Amino acid sequence: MTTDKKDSTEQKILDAAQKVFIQKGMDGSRMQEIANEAGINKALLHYYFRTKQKLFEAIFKKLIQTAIPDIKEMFFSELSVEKKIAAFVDVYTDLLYNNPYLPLFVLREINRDPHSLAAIMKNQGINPGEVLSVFEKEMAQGNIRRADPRDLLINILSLSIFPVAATPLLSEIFFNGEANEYRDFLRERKTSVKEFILNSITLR
Amino acid sequence: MTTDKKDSTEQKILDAAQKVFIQKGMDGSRMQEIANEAGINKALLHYYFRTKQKLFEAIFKKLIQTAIPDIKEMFFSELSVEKKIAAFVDVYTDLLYNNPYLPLFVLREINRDPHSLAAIMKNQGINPGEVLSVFEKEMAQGNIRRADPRDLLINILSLSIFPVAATPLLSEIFFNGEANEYRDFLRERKTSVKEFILNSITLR
DNA sequence: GTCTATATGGCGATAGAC
DNA sequence: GTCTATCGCCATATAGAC
Repeated sequence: MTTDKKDSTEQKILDAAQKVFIQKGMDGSRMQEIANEAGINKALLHYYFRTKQKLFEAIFKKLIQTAIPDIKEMFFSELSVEKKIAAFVDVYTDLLYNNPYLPLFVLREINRDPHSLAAIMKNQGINPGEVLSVFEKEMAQGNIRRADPRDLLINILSLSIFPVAATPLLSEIFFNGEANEYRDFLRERKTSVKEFILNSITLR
Repeated sequence: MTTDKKDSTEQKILDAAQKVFIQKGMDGSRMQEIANEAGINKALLHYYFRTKQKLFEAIFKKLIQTAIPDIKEMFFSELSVEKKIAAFVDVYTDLLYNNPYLPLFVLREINRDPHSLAAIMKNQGINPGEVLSVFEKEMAQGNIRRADPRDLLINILSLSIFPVAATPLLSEIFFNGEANEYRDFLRERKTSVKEFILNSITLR
């Protein structure tokens, strides 16, 4: 490679914008702060991305993709449903361990502008129907406890995502604000969450 | 009563500010919009609350109190631990059914200004220790499955709060953006959540 | 207490030199 | 492509009449 994309100005802007937007959101972020973070000046931001809105959308789309792990291989594998769920919790826990700001960022911005969501989500091919039908089949076969499959999926997502989204709150409550201790706690929680789910759906 | 507090200017401001802040957050809200919502002008906002920051803090403190149901009577009752948990899920589900914006508002603003949290929380006397020790005792007595009591509490909170906080996302995914249908779904979910938790913690 | 008018500063965006 | 300088607007906040 003759040009090192990692060090290109455009890439520096994207990195800086992601860092600022993910923490402070669209409304709370300033172009000046992004420019400082990137080590350039404001004018250059507009030269590359024209408006704050367009810069934000570039970051948002990228992060939405990050936030959706590839569940297809998991749910269309030959694994038992218990193993599929366990694998999903593992993947999602690791993903959010490395991107702890992601959940709150996505929730905040989707709430701010719900319309932009629909369009972007269609592009990402989000389709819970396939996962739900796996659950339905397993329930019909008597492999797991019968329930509304949407509830089961929402429960799995809740247990995986909320503890990360609520980090500032929960680390204060349980660890007197020591975010690093809470972070360690979350990683160890992986096993416990899988047990919690499996204990609940396994027939006795 | 000679003065009707409900119709006082101060109360109109507080109502309007809550409506705007809870939806758009501190950063996304405008004093002009709050003034319009209250049917007054901007200057009067500052006459009563001096700064946007102080007005926001008044709302934030009030909403934090709203967000924390009185769990003492529940957890110090003579009910079985299963019934205590079920009662908690009931209370919290109803609370959030009536205040669906609350979870995301609290998470967003605590993330924005984590320092303000600690002080306010101390004032509210939030002390999970008492709930945790109830769980510990029940686990020691073999009434419920042994686990880290913090995990159990976080699981209960996750299952109760996340589905509400993620309403714009989940109503899009499961109900094509029909928020009212999703809202109904959440209410019916109450039973399912209680079953999910109890199935998981009950010994076989 | 409530209003209109205005001060003050900051932010997104652009012009234009290099 | 990158910079400095600046425009134009909008938001918070204040002054001052009533």
